[in-house]
Amino acid sequence: MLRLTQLFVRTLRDDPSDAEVASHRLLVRAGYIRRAAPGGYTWLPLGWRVLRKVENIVREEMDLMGAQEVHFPALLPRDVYEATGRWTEYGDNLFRLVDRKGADYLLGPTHEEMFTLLVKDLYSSYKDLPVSLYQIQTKYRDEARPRAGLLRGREFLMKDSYSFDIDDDGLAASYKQHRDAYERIFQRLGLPYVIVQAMSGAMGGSQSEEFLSPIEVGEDSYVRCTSCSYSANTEAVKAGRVHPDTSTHPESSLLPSPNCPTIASLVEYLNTHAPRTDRPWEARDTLKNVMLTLHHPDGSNETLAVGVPGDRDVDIKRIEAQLSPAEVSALDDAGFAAHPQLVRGYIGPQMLGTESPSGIRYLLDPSVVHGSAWVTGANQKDVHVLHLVHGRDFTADGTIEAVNVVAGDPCPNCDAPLEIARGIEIGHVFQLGRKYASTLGLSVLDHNGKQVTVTMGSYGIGVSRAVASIAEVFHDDKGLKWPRSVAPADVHLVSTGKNNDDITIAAEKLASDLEDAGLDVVFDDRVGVSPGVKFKDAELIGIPTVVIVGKSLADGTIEVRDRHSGSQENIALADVVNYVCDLHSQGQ
RNA sequence: CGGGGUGUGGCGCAGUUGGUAGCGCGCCUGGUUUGGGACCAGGAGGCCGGGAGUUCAAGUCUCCCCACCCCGACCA
Repeated sequence: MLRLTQLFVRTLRDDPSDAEVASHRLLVRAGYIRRAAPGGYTWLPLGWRVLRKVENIVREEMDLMGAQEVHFPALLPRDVYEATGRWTEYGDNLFRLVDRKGADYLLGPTHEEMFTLLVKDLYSSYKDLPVSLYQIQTKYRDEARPRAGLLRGREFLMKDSYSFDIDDDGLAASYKQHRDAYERIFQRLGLPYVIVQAMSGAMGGSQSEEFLSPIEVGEDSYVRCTSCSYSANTEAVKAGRVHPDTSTHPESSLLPSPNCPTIASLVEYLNTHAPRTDRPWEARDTLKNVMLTLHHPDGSNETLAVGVPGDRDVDIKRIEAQLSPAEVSALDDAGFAAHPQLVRGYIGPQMLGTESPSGIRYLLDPSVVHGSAWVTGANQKDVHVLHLVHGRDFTADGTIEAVNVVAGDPCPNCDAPLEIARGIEIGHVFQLGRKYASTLGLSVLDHNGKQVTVTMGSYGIGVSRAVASIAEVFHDDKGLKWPRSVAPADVHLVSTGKNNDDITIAAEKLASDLEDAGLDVVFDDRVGVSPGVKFKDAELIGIPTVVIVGKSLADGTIEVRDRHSGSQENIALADVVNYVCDLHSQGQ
């Protein structure tokens, strides 16, 4: 029993000024967490209870699917991460430190290497596989911008698990087991989620899906088909079907176009100086060629041109995912200086491609379909070219999905329009493949006595982030409204009595009766505090059932309120314990 | 890293043309109250984010840092 006269908690009447999103604001205000460091939070007794409940649900389901819990140090030596190149690849996001002997260490941002080496250390036969291991552990990432309280911290609690299989079928099975377990976990947490296709290019794996909780303040955007079941992170959307343009277009021709270095100025100029007969020119009639720099892992740089319709922006993250491990940035002034044949604002495909004079690799977005005609730069200042047809007048070195996805784009499965929504990533399942196993030399003997490289999956759930996500989904203007499975207690019992009157005595007895019936009770036993204050605190703290011993005791009844529905019932004193137990077991 | 905003008791805020810091909530003591964040009286609590400078005098003016929040860049 948590008595409010004893419990280490202080609710705040005002919102903290540094908290913007609801979960952060309410968790601080209701006394669940306190900020202790940039991106780091102290868990107070109420918050710690919720976190442990979430953690235990995750643990139970992982154990049920047959994964085994282990626990690594958070403090890890550099050499392990050196082997996979992540000591440098992780860059500034890695917390690094040096011990007294000058040796480098890091605080683990994730533990693929450690798990891989642990299995390598102990197992060497196909008979040992498959195996799935997991841990629930504090992770450290030196985020450029921690934000929104628990939603993105620099220190956070994560469940990460890894599966080890002998072949692709085994990996697929392990992957499905995890995916199914994740569905059960989020259902038990009461947390709404969608499963979306995620980027898999970055780490060389094949299948990768994210569990997103659809909340407005989330940092990820994803698409959902309005007709079929397709959904994907916007970074990972595949292009819709391509329909080649089979119509005939006029011969291409040059058009003097002074002072038209931007798409908008070009479209305006076209409509005044070379109007179309069928409709006005639009930005989507122009071909925009965007110059990028690829930074290859070996340190070399490559200039790359990407052609997209003029009404679209390029999505560098999406491009990067397809060109991984190279990193992508916009071509800077020095880069342009190295290619004097590029006329900024008037770059056209005739000057691009590995076969062209510039030798610059040129990739087209698939929406620039074969046979389509474009207005684009003529590679000289103040001149554009009309009716330049893909396949007739220019070619490219290949295609790349380069444009940012917008609502209304066609679904890759069924062509129906896509819609865009936002969410927060609460889980990720990922077929890693053999990348880590081969780099770190994890192989086992198969039944023919041959060495085979193990194939791995990696699976994560943000446990502390899940707490914030639940708060984000379940609250109103009065406070939090926890699902029963994770609430810090089952019942919030309010006594409105003064010292040692009938109400106080009845409340004390009811509190211990509820406890005896197996319920977790938060008991507001404060005297000299007005009922209004207690009601406000109960709403703020958000335990699903609030029981009030007060003025209705005169009629022999107790008030029972439901925080979620707002409903209120008066129950005979003798029946209250059973009534509340029923509510609890029904999960209402 | 770029843009914008904010730093003053635990929380929310005010502080004028520079003159040695105030309000509400919370906290302590006593009293009156007790069904929707009560009231009266008396208290405790602050190197005004940090440093340098200007000045007889700096919360206030100047410069430089730092932290936090929001947007972007980046990123599980």
